[in-house]
Amino acid sequence: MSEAKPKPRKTRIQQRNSETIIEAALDVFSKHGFRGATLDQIANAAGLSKPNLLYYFSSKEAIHAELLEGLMDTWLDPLRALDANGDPKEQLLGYMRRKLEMSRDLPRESRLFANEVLQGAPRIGAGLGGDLKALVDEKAAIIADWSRSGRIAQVDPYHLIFSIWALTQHYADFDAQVRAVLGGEDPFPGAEAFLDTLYTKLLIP
Amino acid sequence: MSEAKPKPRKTRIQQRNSETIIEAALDVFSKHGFRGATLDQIANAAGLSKPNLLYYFSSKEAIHAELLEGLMDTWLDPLRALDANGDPKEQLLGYMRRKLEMSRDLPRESRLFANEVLQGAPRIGAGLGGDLKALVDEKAAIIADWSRSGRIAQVDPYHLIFSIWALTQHYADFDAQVRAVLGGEDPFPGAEAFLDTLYTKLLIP
DNA sequence: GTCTATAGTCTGATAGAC
DNA sequence: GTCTATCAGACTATAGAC
Repeated sequence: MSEAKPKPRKTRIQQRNSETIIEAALDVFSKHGFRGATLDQIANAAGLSKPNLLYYFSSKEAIHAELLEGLMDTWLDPLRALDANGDPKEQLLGYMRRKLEMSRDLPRESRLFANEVLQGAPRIGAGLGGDLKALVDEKAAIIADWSRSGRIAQVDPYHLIFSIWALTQHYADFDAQVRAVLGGEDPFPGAEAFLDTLYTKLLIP
Repeated sequence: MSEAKPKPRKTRIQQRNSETIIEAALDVFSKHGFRGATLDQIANAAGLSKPNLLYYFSSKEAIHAELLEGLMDTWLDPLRALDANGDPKEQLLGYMRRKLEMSRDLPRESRLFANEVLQGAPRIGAGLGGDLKALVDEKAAIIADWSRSGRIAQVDPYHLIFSIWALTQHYADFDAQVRAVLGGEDPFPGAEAFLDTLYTKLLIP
């Protein structure tokens, strides 16, 4: 409505095209990695010309950076939701299940981060040592408390969190391998049952 | 010695240079992925000129292919060693420990495969559906037998194997993230203790 | 066998018409 | 805002001297 906003950053059409580009970039970057992806592929996927892409984003780097930044929050939400006041086993199993759902529903996002971290996190290295470490430290302290008070078994909280990341994201990141071995069968029902058992047994004091 | 071999494929110097190139290529491909790696980087790392590289291998693809093929065996050796006649829990924990050692001692190899699988295994897709699936099927049958006879708990053998892959390779493939969170502390002692506990509890009937 | 020079291609980014 | 045309640099691969 208002015409006098101090920073009218984006018109409706700009907003719409930016989103289309980000969506297309997610497709391409997650499939080929940063270096493997080309602006041509992204432009095609977005239904725009290459120069038009660069009218909305100043460079290939800029698209990738905005994509990663925008997803970081979504990606860490399940861990943020871990509640110190909830039931320990329920909280941890719930966290694992939400992460597994994300692997099933957002595999491109998982592979985008995997590509980035696998190559040494050249573009989000700072974010890992900063926000991510702070969040993990906070939640690890909660888990350590649960262990100390005997509400769950003695476990190293950091490796427990790593294990949840590794086990759930594996089904998105190594999808090609998992499906090759299972011969096309849907891995997720079996995965959830397995992980439920695994963590239930681990956490019993 | 003999001059009359039917296929004297490689002289000593050819052998030596080929190995130097493969070693350099492992370094570069594992760090940047196939597309991200350049022949210049590999040539530099090998201490050879770019055309000289292509005297030994017909193309960038050829270097990558030989590298992957040569490593596939090493990579699957620990699973091959799983012995149907051994003690079930000992066999499975031993397999996990060997895989964790490989993550620690051969992280470049782990990341090379991770890069390949993450992008849909475009160059070894056949190997996954063939040899790998056959090997996993064979070992999964052994594990299923152990479960049936009550020597270990009821577990889905495929997801058990996936979990060992995911948990052990995570420490090599996501090294940047693990170290960022742990603040430089060596992850492996803690990882081994955690994984020992995890699988011990899981496998108790 | 190894090198310098370079051909030929791909790709990120820009110029400029509409 | 969007397009066609195109530049400049990087890259794989080859030619050809030594």
